Amino acid sequence: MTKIKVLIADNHAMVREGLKLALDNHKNIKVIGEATNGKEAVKLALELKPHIVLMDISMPEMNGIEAAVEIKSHDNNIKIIMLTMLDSEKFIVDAMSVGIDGYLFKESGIKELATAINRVYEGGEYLNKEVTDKILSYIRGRSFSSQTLNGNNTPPLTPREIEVLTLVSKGHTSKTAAEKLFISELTVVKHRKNIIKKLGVKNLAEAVSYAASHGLI
Amino acid sequence: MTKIKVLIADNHAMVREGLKLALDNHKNIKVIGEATNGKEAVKLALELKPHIVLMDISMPEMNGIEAAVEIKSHDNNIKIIMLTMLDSEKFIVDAMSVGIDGYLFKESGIKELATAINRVYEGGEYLNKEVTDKILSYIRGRSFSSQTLNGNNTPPLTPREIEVLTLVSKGHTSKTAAEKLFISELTVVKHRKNIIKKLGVKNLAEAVSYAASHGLI
DNA sequence: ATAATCGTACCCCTTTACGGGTATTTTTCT
DNA sequence: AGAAAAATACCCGTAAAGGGGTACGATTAT
Repeated sequence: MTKIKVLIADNHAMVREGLKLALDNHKNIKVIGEATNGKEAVKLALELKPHIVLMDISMPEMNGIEAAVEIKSHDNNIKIIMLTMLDSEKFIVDAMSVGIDGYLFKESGIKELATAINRVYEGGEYLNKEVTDKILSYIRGRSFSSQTLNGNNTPPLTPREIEVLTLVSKGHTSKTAAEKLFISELTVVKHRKNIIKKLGVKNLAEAVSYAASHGLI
Repeated sequence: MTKIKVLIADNHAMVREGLKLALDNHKNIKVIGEATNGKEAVKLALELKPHIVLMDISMPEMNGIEAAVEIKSHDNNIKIIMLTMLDSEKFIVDAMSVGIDGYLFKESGIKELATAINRVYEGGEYLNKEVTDKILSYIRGRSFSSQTLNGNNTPPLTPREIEVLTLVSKGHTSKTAAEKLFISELTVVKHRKNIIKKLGVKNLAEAVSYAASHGLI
């Protein structure tokens, strides 16, 4: 029996070690190498010729997508399964467009990962439900996505706070937002402070970023 | 011999399973429970009375720091080791101020985690300056932000500008962004002005919004 | 080779944001 | 009816953002 040779590329040693331990428990899977960044992943993939590369998207030096493109361009037989956090919607689309074979969230369990490895090894693709949902919601214009897995992921902003944040994201200052809402500038300032506190961010720019990536605005 | 009872709180099943496998390999450590969010972590911690809680910072429902505060307020004998990604610098200070017993980046290996668990169990702290320093220099060394394979619609921003905008979207001020990039604060200010001008927006909050909806960051 | 762009750095000045508060009214949910 | 949450409005202070300039070395493109 030929074991499926797997290369792990992730800059988190803890993740690498945990995955290796877990995967080596499967009799038909063998982890043959570990890379800590994209460049190393490319180098090792071409050297070791794994069947499958488990690739984290965000890595130093060269990100997972770039590394995947590089690997595929040299040896298209090497399959690549992308691993990532839940909130990287933008990357999923990028990844899909460069011919990734599988896409999994780290929120998924190891059992699912093993399934994915086997399916991809046999020539298939593996996109789980959450990934599909993400892609769809992204394409549809990021209205209200990301509420797929564990229910409530976003801190509770009140309707008024969301209204204020939306205005801010459109370039309004507290003063102009206040005029638009027919309330005092000081009230808008108050809302703004509450938003920053609730979201645990440093300023409104970060709040806008957070809100945008969570479909709040 | 009493085993050290450990509760794992992390919303990524993969991480939980990997850690459990790895830690149960250590004869004096036993994982007695797993929580998938902050609220569950509090509940299980008070029920199961673990010696140590391994707590991820970013979790749905209630984040790791809030959960830690809650647990400590009910039972101060329960030790808490915070686990987090490299890019959550902003939480470190918060975590430190609420009496966390240990702080580890997921980039650290499981060996170091075991060391931390043992040290904390024996009543010590694990906040090593060495790691923190190494981490900080690591963080400062990797400001790349991945804007390489962009075949899509014209982002009129230069790579450096995108880098600045990305930092801004993560809550950096001009000063802290400048420190991170090893350039003058005035230069960052200049970049930010150019960004606003180029994108035709009123302020950085709107710029972040624009960038987020156009996949620039 | 020469023009254009980029990244760097600084000057002036005004406006806005931010981080603590406190407090009252209105709405919403038991 | 009473509690809780939300929305309203204000105080203090410091920090940062933003708008307008200029300038110069290093790349990059033509």
